[in-house]
Amino acid sequence: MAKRGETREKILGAAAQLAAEHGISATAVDDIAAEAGVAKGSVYYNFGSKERLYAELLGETLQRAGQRLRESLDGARPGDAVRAVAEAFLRGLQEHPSSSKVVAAELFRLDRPWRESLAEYRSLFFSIFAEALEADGRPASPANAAAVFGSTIMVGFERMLFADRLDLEEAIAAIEGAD
Amino acid sequence: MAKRGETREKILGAAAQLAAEHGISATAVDDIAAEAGVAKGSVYYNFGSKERLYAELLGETLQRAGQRLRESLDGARPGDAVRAVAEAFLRGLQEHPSSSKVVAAELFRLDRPWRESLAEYRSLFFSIFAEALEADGRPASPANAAAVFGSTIMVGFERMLFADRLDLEEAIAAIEGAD
DNA sequence: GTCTATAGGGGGATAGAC
DNA sequence: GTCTATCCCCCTATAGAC
Repeated sequence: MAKRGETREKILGAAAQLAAEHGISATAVDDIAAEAGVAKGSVYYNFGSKERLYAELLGETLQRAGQRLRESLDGARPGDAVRAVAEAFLRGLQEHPSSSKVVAAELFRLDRPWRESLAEYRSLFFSIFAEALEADGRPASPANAAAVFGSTIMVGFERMLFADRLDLEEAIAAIEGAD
Repeated sequence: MAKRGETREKILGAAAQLAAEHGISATAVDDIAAEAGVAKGSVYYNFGSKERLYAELLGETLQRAGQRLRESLDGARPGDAVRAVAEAFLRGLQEHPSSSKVVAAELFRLDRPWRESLAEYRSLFFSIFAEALEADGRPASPANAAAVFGSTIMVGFERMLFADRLDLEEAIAAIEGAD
């Protein structure tokens, strides 16, 4: 064992899971270490502080999501772009539910260390959705992008939390045709 | 001074404002007392614990919002119901930004003391939006209700945080015609 | 690179005067 | 009903052995 980076992965996974349930502040580094099956010292050796640990978790999650959305947009036919981006987003939530929840809880916080990084990614997501609207020949104002992005997040979270209720097709149809 | 309930109001206001900025866990009772201009003992005399204080703040906020949405729905003409409910929601955010932010940060937490109360109100909001869709003769599935509700929240928060960007009419138009 | 043990500070809660 | 003073636990972070 002790494959390169393996400890870091275990810690990041535990940190995501616990913060998804209890929030970042309410998650203790002791709990993260216990959940990851490592000693607390290892957490500090690998990440320096709790703050940097979560900054890294959020950064990784956001970057992965941004890449995924960008690729789905670039690969989509005009007329199908919003659908493609929304589907990519929903699949991302499904594959990384814990870190997604952590990001969601941070989305509207204004005074955190990772505030700027988060704001950048929010802008990125908005502009990807705006581009998708444009590619589909739909009005692409900031307000419209926010509306579609909001639908996508809310529908995605409903699916995640009450998974039995919404299948993927139904969810995407609701996002696309929110009116 | 010392009008009945005045201290409670000051404490609730301070608790809302601080938690909107830092989150509930990161807000200390000492800070709440200082911000409210009362002693910490008064917080405990009036609310018993930090947990009960925030349970009450959330409960009040949700009840007020529910009432507001319900009234706007009941008073709306068919065909104008979604617009009326969305507008009521946006105005509520504008009038109570702090407590709204606190609620938003809690919306997807699963293990909190006030979890059940929150889930009830979320269902209530969903069903109000579903009714509004129905009144307007639009498809009113749970997914569609979630999508409209999500648009409304996201657009509302964008307005609240970057107020210069979106006027009310533009915001409502985006929510109504999200596609 | 991971562990155990401990330091140090902050925060929730209570006691008791006024 | 509001205040001040204090308790004590828990949590972040560090030191130092292995």
